[in-house]
Amino acid sequence: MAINISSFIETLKKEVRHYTVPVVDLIAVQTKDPFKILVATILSARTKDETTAKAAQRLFEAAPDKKHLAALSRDEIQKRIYPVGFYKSKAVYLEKLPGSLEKFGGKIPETIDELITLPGVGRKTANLVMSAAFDKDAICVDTHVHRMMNIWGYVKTKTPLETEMALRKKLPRRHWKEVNSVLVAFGQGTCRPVSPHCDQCVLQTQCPQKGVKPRKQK
DNA sequence: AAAACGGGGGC
DNA sequence: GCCCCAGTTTT
Repeated sequence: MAINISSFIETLKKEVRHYTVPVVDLIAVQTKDPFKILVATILSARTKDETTAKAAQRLFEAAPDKKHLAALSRDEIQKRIYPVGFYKSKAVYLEKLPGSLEKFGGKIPETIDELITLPGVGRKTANLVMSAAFDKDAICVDTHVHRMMNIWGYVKTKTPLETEMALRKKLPRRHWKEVNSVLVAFGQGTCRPVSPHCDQCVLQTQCPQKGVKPRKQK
């Protein structure tokens, strides 16, 4: 492999301002409220950060906490979160959320296993909430992180879950949280699967794919 | 116009 | 495992 994984992240970290900011950062700088971070992260699935941030803001105007959210109709939630991707499904998730929190005493749980029992929360979302809301050491592996880690040869895995487990062993703990901001942002903004911005990539000369588009041409 | 795509749920 | 969910971006 080209460079070790710590150097890889350190190099990107210096250039992070060039990349789009993940929605958790957008929300987290405005609030440390786990409820809002959780809701925004649920909304962010397969949706652009800017779209997600605006939708979350519209929703929070009417539902800044779980009590107010419980008072909203599914239709009202739908209207406020539109046009995030899969907004109908997400409206149902959010409608169920206050009730789902009851088995945790009405609070947002602080473990992965508990978080993924919530509607609309999978492993990627749970890890991001752990990191952004609770400042826990958690590695968020979205499809970009999964793809890049394999391209660079740091892991040889088939699923994002396997990648997460591999990184837990391989990646020094001090870098875990950085994956969630720096790497995620890099994957979305520069090292994208379609039309990557290789020309403005700080790791261009060391990239295993040099000039080759990361995307497979079937 | 059509395919690809930043997850997750239900089966 | 496979299919569904929607709007945006890319081809």
